[in-house]
Amino acid sequence: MPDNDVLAPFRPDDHDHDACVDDALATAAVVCEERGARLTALRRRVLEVVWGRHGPVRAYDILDRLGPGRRRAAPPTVYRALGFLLDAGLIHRIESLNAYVGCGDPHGAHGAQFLICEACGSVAEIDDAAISRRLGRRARGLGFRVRRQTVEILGLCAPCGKEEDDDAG
Amino acid sequence: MPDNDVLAPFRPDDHDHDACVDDALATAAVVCEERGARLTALRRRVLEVVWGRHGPVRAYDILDRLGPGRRRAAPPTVYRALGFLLDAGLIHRIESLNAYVGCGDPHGAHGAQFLICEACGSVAEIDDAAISRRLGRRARGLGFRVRRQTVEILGLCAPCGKEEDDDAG
DNA sequence: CACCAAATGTAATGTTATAACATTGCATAT
DNA sequence: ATATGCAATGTTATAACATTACATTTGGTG
Repeated sequence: MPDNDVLAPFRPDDHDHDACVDDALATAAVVCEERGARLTALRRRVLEVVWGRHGPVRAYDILDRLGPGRRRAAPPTVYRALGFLLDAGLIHRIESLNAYVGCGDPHGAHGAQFLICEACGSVAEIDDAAISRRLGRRARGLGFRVRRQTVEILGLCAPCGKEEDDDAG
Repeated sequence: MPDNDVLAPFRPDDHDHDACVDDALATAAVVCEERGARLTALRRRVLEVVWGRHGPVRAYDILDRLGPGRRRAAPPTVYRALGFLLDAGLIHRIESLNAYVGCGDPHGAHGAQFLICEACGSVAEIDDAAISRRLGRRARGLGFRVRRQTVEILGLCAPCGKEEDDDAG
């Protein structure tokens, strides 16, 4: 079972998160350059807020965090930036939470599967080719033409699962 | 590739849909009986409306279709009935559409994968054990404890895919 | 500079979902 | 028959998520 398809692992609480954000912003600049797209200040700021944690961030939380200095923006401001970032493959939308998360590997478009911890809200992103291939094969077998796969697994990450055991035992 | 795990196939436009609804309601009565749960008039009516088509139905559309005779109900009325039906395994929620669809096999709890046609809105439900097993194994390999899998494939069903080809060609 | 297109701002509204509390109706105990 | 308890439903308000439509600003190009 390959492990190199873990595009974004769960992170320990104490990791150097600033480095994660810096990486994400640097990668975003490159990706936009490549695509001939403009990573404006607003878009950059929204991406930065989405990368505020390794977990889903909601649109209205982004709104609240855009400032200070900036007068509170209106919803379309954020939704437009999110749309841009989604198109650019820089973030993903978590459908089961109506929330957004930074993409762990913006280069190389990929299918993705998400593991979402219900306790701590952290998210891991994997790209298991066997899964997406099998899904695609199964769909095509029914004459279906696939445009997008949504695969989201809700449950408990290792530390949170352990805690629950301890509480019970 | 097995085909018997197609819990709810795409249906031709001209099938006897009343029979589908009758089946669903009869099965629901049995399932509730088994669970010692009460299939009240309201819950039955909501289930009937969800089964109005082989495709996702939105909560506020259900609200609109509950009557006539009945004064337009308020949202909690429908959401509570939907909650009951979800718990009983009689319907599924389509996360990527914020909508609900009748379950093709309420007996025997199952993992499910959905194929959703973006053109005609019809939905097929399958339960590919290989897929859910692989997802589960992959998650556990990362120390993750799975509670729920959401697998939704958006695209075009066979007839709609064909139409698009014809339009292009 | 003048122009155009893309990006952003702004106001209003649409859509989905839940919180909080009141009422109804039925089963059972007194 | 009355009271009590409880599940279900009704009612009001509001939270949370998202889009439409139109005005204004900004940045690049002729």
